Amino acid sequence: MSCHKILQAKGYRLTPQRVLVIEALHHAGGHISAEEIYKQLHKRCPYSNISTVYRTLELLKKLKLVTETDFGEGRVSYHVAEKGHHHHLVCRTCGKVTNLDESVLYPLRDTLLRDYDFDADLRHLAISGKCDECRKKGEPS
Amino acid sequence: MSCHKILQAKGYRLTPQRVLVIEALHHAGGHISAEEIYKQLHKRCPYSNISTVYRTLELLKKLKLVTETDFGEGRVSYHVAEKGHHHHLVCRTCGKVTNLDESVLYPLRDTLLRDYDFDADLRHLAISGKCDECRKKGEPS
DNA sequence: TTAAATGCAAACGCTTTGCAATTGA
DNA sequence: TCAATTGCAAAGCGTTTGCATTTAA
Repeated sequence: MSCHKILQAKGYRLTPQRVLVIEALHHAGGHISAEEIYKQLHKRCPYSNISTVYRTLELLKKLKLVTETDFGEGRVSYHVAEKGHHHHLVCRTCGKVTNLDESVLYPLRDTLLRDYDFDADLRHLAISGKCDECRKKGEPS
Repeated sequence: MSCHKILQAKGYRLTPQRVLVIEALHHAGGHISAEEIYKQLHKRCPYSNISTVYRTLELLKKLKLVTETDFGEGRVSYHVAEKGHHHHLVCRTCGKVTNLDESVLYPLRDTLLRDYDFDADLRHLAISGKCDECRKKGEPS
């Protein structure tokens, strides 16, 4: 189901501004900042405002249609949520495996690319450690 | 060699404000924000200013005495630099191993702890991917 | 003595908010 | 029709900067 239809199905209005924000996000094919989305929106909707962009992004985040990632550059990036991609957190104490959303690794991947020119392959990354329950119980690592 | 002596050795002045900022950083035993450092500084130096904190942190960063990490919470955290801790980036194409500074993984570890209550053990993490040289050459992964 | 460092205030860039006007369903 | 949504302007946040004053060496 498309973003548009999900919005409508949930009773949200499909305003031209929202359509254009969603388009910009999909067109980006990756990370895009609110500022960049606004630039594209403004081209076709000159009286629009960046606060609308932020409010739309807020809504899309709430509906899990976009992912927000802070790369630590003083601004946040947005990305259409991808289904199915995830990684694993493996508890060394009890063995429990937790799914880890892909977006959690975006900042790391981006940092490695920017600062180390290293194209990290994080597809099969599993991270070991101690899970929430074992932490509460105070189990030793 | 202590931070104090390094500063002096490099010809920087050891002002009371700087001493207190350095103390706060060491006392924190982990990450601490500029605001928190300022609070501690202000207690003992009421006329001090947060811009001094930022300028001191800037200097300590330049001297590699502290590490700056952006956890993506709208504020940056600082940490006294630790020697020797590092991880590895392994190139899948040529096998080259690059050292990766520990601080690069701080945001990930912190996110996992905050959002997943998972205490990740990243001590032995090696990340595979494609290194800078192979990327330039256009080597296939 | 004097360049370096500080305090202050103002500005910065990104993001959020209150409110009246507009608009999709 | 009318609550949801918008545009606008102003404020919020952490951070940076210019400049006169103070101070460590």
